[in-house]
Amino acid sequence: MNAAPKEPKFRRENPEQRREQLIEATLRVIARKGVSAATVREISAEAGVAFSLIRHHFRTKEDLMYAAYAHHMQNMAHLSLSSAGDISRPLPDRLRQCIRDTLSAPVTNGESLQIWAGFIQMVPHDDRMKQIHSDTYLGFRNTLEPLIREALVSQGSPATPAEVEAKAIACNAVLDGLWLEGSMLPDMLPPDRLTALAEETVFSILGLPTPV
Amino acid sequence: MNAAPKEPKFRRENPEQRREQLIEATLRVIARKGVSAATVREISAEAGVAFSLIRHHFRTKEDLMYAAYAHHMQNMAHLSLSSAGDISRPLPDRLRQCIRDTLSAPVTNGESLQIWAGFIQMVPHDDRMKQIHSDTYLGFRNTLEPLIREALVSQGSPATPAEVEAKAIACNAVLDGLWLEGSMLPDMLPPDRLTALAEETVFSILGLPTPV
DNA sequence: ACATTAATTGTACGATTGTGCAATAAAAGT
DNA sequence: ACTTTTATTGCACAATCGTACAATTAATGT
Repeated sequence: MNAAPKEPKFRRENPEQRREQLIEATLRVIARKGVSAATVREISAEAGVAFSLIRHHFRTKEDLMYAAYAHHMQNMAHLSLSSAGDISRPLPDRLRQCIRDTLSAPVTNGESLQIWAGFIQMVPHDDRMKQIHSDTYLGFRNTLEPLIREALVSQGSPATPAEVEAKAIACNAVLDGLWLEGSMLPDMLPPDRLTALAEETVFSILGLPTPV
Repeated sequence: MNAAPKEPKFRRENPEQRREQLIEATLRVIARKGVSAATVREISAEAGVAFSLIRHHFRTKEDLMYAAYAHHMQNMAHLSLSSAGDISRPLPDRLRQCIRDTLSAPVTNGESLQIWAGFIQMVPHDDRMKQIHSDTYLGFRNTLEPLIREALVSQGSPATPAEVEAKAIACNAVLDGLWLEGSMLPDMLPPDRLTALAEETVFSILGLPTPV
């Protein structure tokens, strides 16, 4: 009778792309409703696929969580420090740019904090989580340290490894703390106040002259 | 025959005490195994009672979580700032004592962080949680601010409300950040390094002379 | 056109969850 | 000694969880 071109009931996706879709759906669900709501059914609904598909692309749900955690952390680190290595700009500019990138959306953001907190509470109870955490944390600090070293050297300050490490930890802590408060209380601490506060404190720690 | 004094099968507890026992059992379970393991059965086992008892003392499991969250936060705030109001001691001493109390166990501590992270991720999705959070946060800062104001005044620095608030936020952020790092990476950042770092940074923010 | 491959769906299953409710028993009043 | 109160237990229940597996079906090669 009719040669209806009957539309396909689903689309076969490239496995890598599908994996990423599922990972991003996971992060959206966690951001919106918390970890406890991130069930395979909720996640697959968010991704628009059958829930049994998850276990075709991930051996277990835990594996999906690992992948989502690593994805989120790498994304945050990249968003924060992408301009750290741009040697065409003067040091204070780069520093300020990193501070601004870190302390404004989407890094400093209630949803990012939710995702982070949800994963962090799993870290101590799971070795794989522990490894992902320490990898991303060290990666972050290893990107930050050259900046710190350059700042100390430019001031003629002592730049022994110990000194650099101490300053890096302090700066990192200030950024972490402001990130925390800015994410939790966006109304009380708008991005430009956060950034100004961070610049002042970080520059003071490093002994750099605070710009007008 | 024998008038055996047959020991009682359970003990009736004062409701208030029982509530507190259940709250503390909840916090122990969360610290040890994470929020997802904090089921009514696990908690009641930790407290040594039948799991159905929980719903006699708390209308829902959520209510127990609210109580546990408030309990934990009030405890942390008290441990951190108990010596803030001791006017018999000079200001720098009080400040240092608060810093030390905040950045050493049991406040700066992997287990406390776990509990905190577990609850924090519930805050945006629950109004009661939101209220508990903002109450404890403001309480913390209201205890800290007089200390900041006193420090500024003692230096002859401007102590306008805006100035005090800005410095309080900055100090608070430094403490939060170091608390975070010290709790997550206790081996990389032992308490005395944390404390030294915090003293240096906080005193620098407040313009106080750093003691030997 | 047909066979092959594997991405996707649909359904079922056992385990675990928070909750509801009747039975029990410890403590206090009389 | 008996009654009353209520803290406590024990059990059942529906809902939801992650997982397992066979049946489909879109895409690819021939």
